[in-house]
Amino acid sequence: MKYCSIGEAASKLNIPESTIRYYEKKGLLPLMERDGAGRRLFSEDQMALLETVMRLKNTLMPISKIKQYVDWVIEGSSTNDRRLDMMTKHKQAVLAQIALMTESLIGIDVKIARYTKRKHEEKEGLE
Amino acid sequence: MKYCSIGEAASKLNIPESTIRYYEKKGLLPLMERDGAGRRLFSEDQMALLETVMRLKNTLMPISKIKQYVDWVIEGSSTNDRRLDMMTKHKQAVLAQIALMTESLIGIDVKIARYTKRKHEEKEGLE
DNA sequence: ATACGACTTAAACCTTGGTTCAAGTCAACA
DNA sequence: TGTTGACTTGAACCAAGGTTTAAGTCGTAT
Repeated sequence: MKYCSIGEAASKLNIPESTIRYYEKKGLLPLMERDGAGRRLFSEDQMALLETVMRLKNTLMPISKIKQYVDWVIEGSSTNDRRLDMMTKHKQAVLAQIALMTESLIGIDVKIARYTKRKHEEKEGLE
Repeated sequence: MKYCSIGEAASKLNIPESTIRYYEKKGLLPLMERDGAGRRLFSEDQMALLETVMRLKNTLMPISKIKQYVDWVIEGSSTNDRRLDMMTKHKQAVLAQIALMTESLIGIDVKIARYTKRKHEEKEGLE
């Protein structure tokens, strides 16, 4: 088992160290190990958890909900069904968000087309 | 030309009236017309602008940037190229965001599969 | 020995994106 | 006439998600 420092963890996942400390304070990274000088040691399991946290964050899950998930992970296998339920619902929410963005992009594309046309035709128009 | 009230605008776009007032205060809805009693009147052009604002918001553009866009719309056709540039870059950013979410979803799907398996097999395991 | 870089903490600070509140105006209806 | 309902305002309030700061501790390279 290899351990890494907060600096290594931060640059691997391309996030500020301050964010990792903030996440730990918020309870998203429980049971962190430390070396003799009090520095955080990230085991491979902790790195995997941090990656999971980042995946949830990247899909716009709020911190409070990520914390609920992590709490269930710590609580153990009795929470398996609740985690399954949360992840399933979250997936649906993410798909809905992607659908919303995709549809909104269509309207944006219309503008891009219009602006492009005007650019080449030297036309005018509102918006 | 039909006009609609803030209440009608809000329920058409399914957002709170308070949000529309907030957007106006932030400069996202300039040149708003009013009736004799000071109530906002949304023309079809204003509704179209509000819809554009909502599309940008739905694709996670910050208020400050939406305001820049609206300012350019008001400034007129001399800003056509800047608007084209902004929308083109925004589209790329949105596609990147969708890609990030889609990729993160893969990791989430792995968990869903694992939790589903455990549910039926009564297995144990961390995370 | 000392100075540097990487780390630690708690607390203060910040921006974003609204929501809520209190007090008031107005039109229409009973 | 008075009382709803839909609107107005500015200011206060709020939560989320970090970031920054100040002061300190190590281990190592010079």
